[in-house]
Amino acid sequence: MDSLNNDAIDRRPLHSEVAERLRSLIVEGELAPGDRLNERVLAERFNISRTPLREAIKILALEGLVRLLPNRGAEVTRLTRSNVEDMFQVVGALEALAGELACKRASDDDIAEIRRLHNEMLARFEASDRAAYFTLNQRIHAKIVDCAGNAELSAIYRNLAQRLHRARYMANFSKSRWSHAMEEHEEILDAIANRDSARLNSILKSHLQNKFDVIKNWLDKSATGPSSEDSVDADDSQDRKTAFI
Amino acid sequence: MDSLNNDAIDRRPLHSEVAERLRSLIVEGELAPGDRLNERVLAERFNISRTPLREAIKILALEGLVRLLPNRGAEVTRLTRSNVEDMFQVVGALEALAGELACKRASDDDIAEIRRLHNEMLARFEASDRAAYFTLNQRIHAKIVDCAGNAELSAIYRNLAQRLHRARYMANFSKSRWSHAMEEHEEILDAIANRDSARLNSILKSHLQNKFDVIKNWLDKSATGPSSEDSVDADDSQDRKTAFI
DNA sequence: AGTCTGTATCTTGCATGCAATATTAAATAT
DNA sequence: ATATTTAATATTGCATGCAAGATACAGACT
Repeated sequence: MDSLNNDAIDRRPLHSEVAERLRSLIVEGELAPGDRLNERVLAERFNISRTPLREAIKILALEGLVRLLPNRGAEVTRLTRSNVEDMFQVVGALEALAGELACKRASDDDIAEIRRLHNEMLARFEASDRAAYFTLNQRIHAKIVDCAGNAELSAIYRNLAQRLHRARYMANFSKSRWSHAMEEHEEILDAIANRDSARLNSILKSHLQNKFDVIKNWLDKSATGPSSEDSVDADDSQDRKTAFI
Repeated sequence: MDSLNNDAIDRRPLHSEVAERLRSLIVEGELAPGDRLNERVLAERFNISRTPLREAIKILALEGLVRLLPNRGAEVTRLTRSNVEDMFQVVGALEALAGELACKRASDDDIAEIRRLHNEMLARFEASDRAAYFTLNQRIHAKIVDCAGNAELSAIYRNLAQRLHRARYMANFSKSRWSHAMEEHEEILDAIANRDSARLNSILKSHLQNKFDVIKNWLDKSATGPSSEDSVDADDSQDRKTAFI
């Protein structure tokens, strides 16, 4: 009956909407790593009660964006060097699988869409619009992963990409690295358009490695001078000694 | 001060405890795929209020064990053929990465531990104790993944393994397949003990493929006669036509 | 001064209550 | 008999309230 009902007013559950708002606050950096999430403050800010807010926080915790502190609420997760490295490793494995599948399964429309995104990104690059470039970059990678036609893969990838996003745009890259990244993207587009999975995977791999190198540099740089604040002893899973952002 | 404090009373938050209880109800099959989660009933069963229960349900939703139905609560996710296939594909990519890293990073103690688990599993195999075999099997695979020393990888793997667990033990395998699986495990142990990552990855890959074949068979078998129950039209992401368990 | 202890305040964790929505059943119409 | 409306019942979504736990601070003590 309603198989194609587009008029539906989507009364999304509140917790899901709140989760999204919180997510962007974190990803865009307004809520910085280490910040505590005060339920009263946030509930007032969003003008909702604490119940849906708490549900949203649980969601973000499982996504890895916040960390639950029993009886003390939650804080935005800090990114550590090893943490980021771990995520990059997993992303690498996932992109490899995605590249393989995408070359087989991508439709011509899919590839046209990637090309469209690519050209738009090129325009942003030429306009030196870092923010817009960034968004398009993410969308291209996500689109390639989606072309693999594996919903699980897409979901996991998206989550990791989001968590890395925070690190990535804090670590500002040089113009020369930027040009190089743009060249890599030319190759990526070319490889997938030709459904050359071997080449796609090889370029995806080095592209990722280069991204990681930039972030690694930045992490190490921000690390010099780590004695900034509280030197509380914390034999936590998230140990302070190597937490940067 | 408390760097090795084992006396700590772990007052885990209720929602987390509830999530765990619910998780095993689902994984062990007491809550079957498609079952609705009635908040009142479950809250009474666990003797808690609905608030922490709802928080737990949100957690399971993100883990992929239940599906949120706006304004209608939640239901245990059904496993579809394509869904299971997707998960297996991702698991394959993750195990490949894990095998690579584990061969490099596993300590001798780690390998001894794997051997211990393996021998215990062999004993269970010889005693035809399917349930115990199953548990040990999972623990071995998890241990190998943990040897990779990548926390993100471990977490993602664990989640997928858990979701597949439901399918795997419903699909009862033949004795001959079982023997073969046991042989494969001999090879896995051997490969990792020799830190032969090429061989480990190759055997892990075919081992996984064989597992999938068994489940695929079973899924297809349970599929013949899909007109079992409600034929409600659902142009949902989780379409009923191919939902088996 | 620095540490310890007790008190006041704030925050979280959970339970309960109420309104909105969905589900079921009954009643009516076709 | 089947389909459609209407009423009753049950269930969810969210807000609020209260008690237990955490934080901050002041005063006592070494």
